[in-house]
Amino acid sequence: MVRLVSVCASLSDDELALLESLAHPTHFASGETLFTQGREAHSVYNVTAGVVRLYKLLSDGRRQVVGFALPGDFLGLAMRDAYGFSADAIGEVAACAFSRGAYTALVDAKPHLLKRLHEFATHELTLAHEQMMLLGRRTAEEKLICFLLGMQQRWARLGKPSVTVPLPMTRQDIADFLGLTIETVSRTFTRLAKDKTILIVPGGVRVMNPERMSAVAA
Amino acid sequence: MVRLVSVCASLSDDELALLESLAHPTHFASGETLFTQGREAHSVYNVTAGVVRLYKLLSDGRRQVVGFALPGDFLGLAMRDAYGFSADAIGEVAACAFSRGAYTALVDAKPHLLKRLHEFATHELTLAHEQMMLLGRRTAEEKLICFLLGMQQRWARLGKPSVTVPLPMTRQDIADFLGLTIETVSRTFTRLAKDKTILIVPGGVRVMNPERMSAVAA
DNA sequence: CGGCGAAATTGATCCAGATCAATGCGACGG
DNA sequence: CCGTCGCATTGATCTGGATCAATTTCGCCG
Repeated sequence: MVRLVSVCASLSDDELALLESLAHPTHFASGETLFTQGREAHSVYNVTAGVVRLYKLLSDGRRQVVGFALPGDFLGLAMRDAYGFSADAIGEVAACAFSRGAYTALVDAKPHLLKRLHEFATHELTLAHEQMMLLGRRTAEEKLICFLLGMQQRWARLGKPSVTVPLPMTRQDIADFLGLTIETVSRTFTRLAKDKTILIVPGGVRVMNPERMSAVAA
Repeated sequence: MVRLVSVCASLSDDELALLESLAHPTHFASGETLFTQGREAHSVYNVTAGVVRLYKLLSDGRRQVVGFALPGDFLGLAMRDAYGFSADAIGEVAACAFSRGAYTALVDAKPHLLKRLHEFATHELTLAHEQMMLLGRRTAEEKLICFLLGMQQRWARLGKPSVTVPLPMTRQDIADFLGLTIETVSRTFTRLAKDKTILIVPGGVRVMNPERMSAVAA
């Protein structure tokens, strides 16, 4: 089984064995829904391969993508009665599912694990605060640049450092993550490409001028 | 000492006693800084009275208020080396401070407390997701209405239910929380008051048409 | 009470990004 | 090879909220 990188790095062997015994390996096809906002929260997921889109909807259809989960990320941690957002697969996704019961029992039995989970949640909260700054106070160009650098860093931390940032999500997904329209995302990418700040390649973007990008993101 | 409402509701008497023995009661004058973004994180705080403004700054001075802490709220939980945002008192504030060392020792010793803290962090994360939806996809009027209803609910949960929502923060604080300018906040309040949706009173706003407001927030 | 500084309101104008409207362009099935 | 369907790009125009610019109101202190 794929190692649960995000939570399990610091666990003992027996704890790891216990965790793996409770995990149900699951697979989702491209576009398939892992869970839906408002539905009863039956499971927690740990993504092992692929990318997941996390989003909230307003009754009139407006959508806010609250994040993209990469391998190692945990989903559905809130664990109230109902999921607070929806999640679906962007491309093929593999994940380990833990039933709510198994999850709560595990957390009660293993303070060590709870501590790691808490650190993970706390890190998510820090990222959420940065996203608030981005959504509330940054321009379209800054939003795109911060997004690209952020994704690049995340892939790098997962052991895939590269100047080419994979973007498996659609322009609409990016727009809904950054609080923009698809047209503004497209135009801003085109402008950055004309600048030679980035190079648009199939399935992603190549970072050409990281200095300028970092300066804008600062 | 004022009871630490948010975290301690479910603790045993001895745990509560231990907690109180480690808490340093502190007082802050209006406008005083509790801690600053980027500085070494020496303490965690539990607000016991007053309101605290939590915010991040960009190098060019743009500001995003990431939250307002009310009595019972915990600050500085992220507890990496450095604080992720700044916090200062809006009016007089009383808080219990826990040194970083005392905090980590306490958390390691009392899984029970850690679980409560984790629930608190998880709830904060849910609120952060809602704020992302608000910042990215809602109009100025919707932002103001959601803000007012949110503050009303928070005061209600603290045992102060009222149709008059206290707003001790400035218009600039509200603008920086909602990703708007001070002028837009002011104009939108005026328009809502003309509608008879709200009544602007000294130090706050009285909710006059909760039905319409809830409908907009939905 | 009167004067001063900070906050808030109000008005006029501007503009970044939204909206409306065509194309462009792969990928995929027949 | 060609049609078609779902993105993505590009262009023209519009507009909600920003910006610029005065007042006005409100503590608060002497």
